[in-house]
Parts: sequence; structure tokens; C-alpha cells
Amino acid sequence: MKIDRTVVRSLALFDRTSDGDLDRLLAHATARRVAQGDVVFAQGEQAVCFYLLLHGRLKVMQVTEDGQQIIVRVVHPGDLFGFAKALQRPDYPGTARAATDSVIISWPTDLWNHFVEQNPRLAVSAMQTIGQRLEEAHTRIREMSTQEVERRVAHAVLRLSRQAGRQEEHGIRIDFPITRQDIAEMTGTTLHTVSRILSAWEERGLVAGGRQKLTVVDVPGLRLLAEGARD
Amino acid sequence: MKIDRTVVRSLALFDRTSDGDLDRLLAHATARRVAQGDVVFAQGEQAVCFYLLLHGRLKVMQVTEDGQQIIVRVVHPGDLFGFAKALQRPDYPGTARAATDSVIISWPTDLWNHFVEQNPRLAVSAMQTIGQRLEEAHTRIREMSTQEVERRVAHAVLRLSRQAGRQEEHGIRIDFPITRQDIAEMTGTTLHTVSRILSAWEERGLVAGGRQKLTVVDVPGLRLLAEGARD
DNA sequence: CGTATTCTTGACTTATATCAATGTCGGTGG
DNA sequence: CCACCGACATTGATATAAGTCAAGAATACG
Repeated sequence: MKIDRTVVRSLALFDRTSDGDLDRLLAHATARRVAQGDVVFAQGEQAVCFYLLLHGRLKVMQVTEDGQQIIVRVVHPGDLFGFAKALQRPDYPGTARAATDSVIISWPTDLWNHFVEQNPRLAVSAMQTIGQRLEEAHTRIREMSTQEVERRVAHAVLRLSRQAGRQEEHGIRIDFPITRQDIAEMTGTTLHTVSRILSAWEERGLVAGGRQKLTVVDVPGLRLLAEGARD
Repeated sequence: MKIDRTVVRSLALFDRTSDGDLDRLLAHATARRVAQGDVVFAQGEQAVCFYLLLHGRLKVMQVTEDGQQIIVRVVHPGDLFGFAKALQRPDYPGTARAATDSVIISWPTDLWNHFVEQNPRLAVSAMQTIGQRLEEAHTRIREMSTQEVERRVAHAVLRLSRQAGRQEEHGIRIDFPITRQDIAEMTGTTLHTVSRILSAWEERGLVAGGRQKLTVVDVPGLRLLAEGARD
């Protein structure tokens, strides 16, 4: 599949990369379409490639030994993912599955160190990307340690509306199919609790739900909840 | 204060750094002693320096708007910390406090990008360091999402005994002063619950406690608990 | 249409937080 | 050197948020 250079060029990751360097990077890259539900790589697999999402959405999941599942993160267009080599790991720590039809680029992992060493500015960019991800993880830890479930869910939904929201007539619609179960796995709770919370919010006119759909109707109202307003 | 080059040389971070490069790095560095309880940098402060811990232990903490505190991580000798610039942040996201008398090296933040760009192999090392930290964070998220408090505490204690343990007559002693409150803030629970759990463990001969002290007596036993053995 | 997900809702249980009181250690200063 | 004080720890009683169990309804899809 042909790589659309204008799309790649516009990504923040390559802000400071020269056209020449970009060409050299793309020379070794492969683009690929993945259909909704397809797995890009599975937990425990040998890490043969690292990836960049051009279009669509992916969910990265982990399963624990006892079969419990959590969503580690949602991959948005422009995000690097599956860079196990940066973590000194031979295998992928999670499974990446397309939440909607998507387009990805991949490189062989062997090239990671090479690219980073040849291309220090890219190294800085990549490091900032990972750094941001680390900060997100710490935010999540902080929320899970100190906040009750409803606030955590409120934060998660607001984050999704920011990162994957599309303005629609009645509010901001999360632009990919997402289940209550997904939200539960993102916030460390159960689908039952999420369902109850969303029902209550719908009652109060904060959101509008539906099967695998979610639209935030009243952003300020939700934000108030997220910031921990008492009653 | 004079920098001990042999100590620095032995760190994994500089594995692949040449002697010449190392000299150049250290030329701009400042070493400093910090006493127990001292703050190296505070949450929200302008990030003027980034640091490397040579000796001792630090706790990195965050306080939420509503005053709750969590321990983001424990810094061990050889760890980089306070590299806010890698996260594109102007300020420190947390507070670093010496848990015991420590020795640190610092560099001005301005030099971070410079060093990384001049020194691609260091970039790779640094990225691996951050990557490992990311993975630790994900582990913590996974544990908080899926495991009950006792298992989380067991994991936290085992991790500490691995990273900061010193073999003693009756077991592996955590080699810096640590309170029940600290453990609570590391696992997202309360000091009461931690106290109850540790008392129960002491009863069963798994650990030996004491004021700001903790010794793991029966590692396999604790590990069994951590892995989630039913009764 | 029927079949399979996804979602809702109610009743019940339980882990863990909260509230409250008391105990103990270890350093400081009189 | 001893007494006292503040920080840390223990432990019981009670409250409650959220999980579990169970059943059914709605929606999408083949």
C-alpha cells in the first residue's frame, strides 16, 4: 500500500525532521490497512516491528495471568506504538486491536536503534512521546489511588472526548465504537458500575449513550463532576 | 563537592558511553549531598536541572489539588530523575525528598537536548530508562485495576526488597526508613489497612516490622500471596 | 426472524475506608 | 538521665462504595 507523505509530514513527531531524513525513514516503511477487530500484534509475540498509526483508532490491551483484561491505552492517529525495543523487551507487552478500520505504517524493530542514533532530533521527539505517555500513566495512577469511580469515569470520558471527539449536533461524539466494558477496563471498575453511572448521567442530561456509542452533551457539567464537586 | 568517577562509570546508564564523552558530561555536572528529609525539587517549581542519584534513596511524591498525596516512585542509586524537559514540561510534576542521606549529581536542563543530540547512545539509554519506568507504571495500573489490596501490598513490598533490600540475619531488610503511610501511598490504600495487613503477616512469620522498618522474612511465602494464592 | 452481543437494573455481599481511641517508640531539652 | 512530646503504629467498631450474582431488555447483524 502506498504511503501518503502529506499525512506523515503533518505529524508532530516529524516536526523537526528534514525532508531528506523523512524520505530515508519512509523508504524502509510499510503501510497497511487493518479492519475493525483485527489484531496488529498480540501480547507476548516477538517484537518484529514498531508502528505508527496514520488513521483510525486502536486499543492496546493486557490480560493478566488470571484472565482479567485492562486497556492500557487508546492509540490515536499520529501516535507511535509497539516500540518494545525502546523498553529493552524482545516481545510486545500488550495486544493492539483496531477499534475501527485503520491505517498503520510499520518498520522492522532492528531499525529502531539505528534510526534513533542517526536521527537525534527524532530521538528527542520519540522520547517526548514516551515521556508524555509516562505522565498519562502517572495521572491514571493518581486518579485510581485517590478518586472514587464516578470521578475516574468522568475524567476518562472527558479525555476521550478531547482526543477522539467529533462535534455533532447534540454534543461531542466519541469517534469510534466503545463499549461500557471498554470504559470499565480503562478506569479499573466493572461494566455494571459504568452502566449505572452513565445511566445516571443520561438522566441528568450530561451525556447521551447508546450501543457502542457515547456523546458528551454537557462538557462543563461533566468537568464539574470530574473536579470533584460535592452534590 | 567532588564527583566520584568510578561510581558514575559503573552505572548501566553509561554502559556504552566513551570515556571522552563521559568526561564532557561530567564537566558540566555538580555533585551535592542532601540530608534525610531534604527536598531536592518541589512540585510545580521551574525545572532548572535534571539529576542522577549516586547514593541513598529518594521518594518522588505528588499532591492532588485536594491535598491527597501519592508516592510516584522511589529513586534508587543510578536512576535519572527530574528530567522534566524530556516530557516537554517547564516544571517538575512532583516533589523529590531524600528518604535517607543521599548524594546526587545535577545538570542544567538546557543541556538535556544538547547532550541527547550529541550523544545518541546516551539517548537510547535514557529512552530505555524512561521506557522501563513506563512499564512499571503500567504494571502498577494493572495491579490497581485487578488486584485486591493485600496482593498489591505484597507486590510493592517484594519490589522494594528487590530494589532496596539488604540481606540481614533474619531476612531481607528494606534499606531506608519507610512508614506504613509510605506503603499506603505507593499502593493506593490507607495506612490503617497497611498496618492491619503487616500485623497479620508478622503473625504468620512472613515479615518483621518496626517503626519505619520492614524486613521480609519469608520471600517465597510472600510471593505466594502476591501471585494470588487462595487460602 | 432468531441469535448474539451489549446494556440495564435490582438485590445482596464484601472489601476497604472512615472514625475513634489508645499504645509505643525515640529523640529533645530541661 | 529522665520525662515528655510528637510522630508513628495498632486495633476495634461502623459505614459505604462498589463488586458480585442474577435476570431480563434492547439493539444489531447475519
